[in-house]
Amino acid sequence: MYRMHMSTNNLIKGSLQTIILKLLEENERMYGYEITQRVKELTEGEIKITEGALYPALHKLEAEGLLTTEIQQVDNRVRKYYSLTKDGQKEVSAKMSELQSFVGHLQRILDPEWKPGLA
Amino acid sequence: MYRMHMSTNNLIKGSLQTIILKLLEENERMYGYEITQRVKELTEGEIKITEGALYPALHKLEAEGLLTTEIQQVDNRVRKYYSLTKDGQKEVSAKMSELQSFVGHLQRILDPEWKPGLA
DNA sequence: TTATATACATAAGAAACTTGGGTATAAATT
DNA sequence: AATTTATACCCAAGTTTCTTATGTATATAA
Repeated sequence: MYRMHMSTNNLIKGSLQTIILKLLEENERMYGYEITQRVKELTEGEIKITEGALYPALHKLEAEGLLTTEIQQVDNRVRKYYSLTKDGQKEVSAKMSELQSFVGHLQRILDPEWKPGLA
Repeated sequence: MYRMHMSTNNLIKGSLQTIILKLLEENERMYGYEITQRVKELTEGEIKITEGALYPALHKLEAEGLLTTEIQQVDNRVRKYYSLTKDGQKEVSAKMSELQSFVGHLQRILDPEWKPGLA
């Protein structure tokens, strides 16, 4: 690829791990590039996961035992599929409720009128 | 104070500046310690802004020209009051919509069922 | 044949935290 | 009387998590 030079996308900081884990909970197995594309399509191009952020994050989650990998050849190209371990499955719920509760608090700070939506 | 040894509180990452600016939009002027207490009470003790995060953030916002300060003596103790500059007032809206839109995208990634709430 | 898309990876630097100090006054506990 | 807690500011070292910039390789589109 070309180097994206994105400027629209900045703040993720801490939520990337949760995003990865959640997508893998819904999808059984995914490879790195697929994750970037999924996020892009879910946000209509607004959030772009850079490779420099994604791959280290995947490696870290694997090192922590939350993900396992299996490598597969597809059209002479190597794909590295990731899926949740048992520990990983537990972590998804933990990370999700942590993040959702944080977002809730954030709304209460930033918008005094805010009431929890359809979540 | 004692050193908090909190473990409940971790992820803020990038939203602190927005929190500061928004609180100052609502309050005309506040001092640092007051901001930590306000956040604590708005979140029922769940989010604690550490001093090590807050003061550098305030100094940075001041250096960027978004905040001005005035020092005041209260009961022999020094307080440093912060308020928004004109640039700061513009930045609040920008930072707020950036964060709200980010949270929206995050919800769409993490919860496919999610619909925008009462925001 | 050159650029774009797919697919992986690493490394340097920046940004934004945490953790642990330090200083000082006032009020509350023991 | 002495210690702790609360109020109020500050800084520095270290860590985590990004961005930005590379590098490698194959397949497809212009």
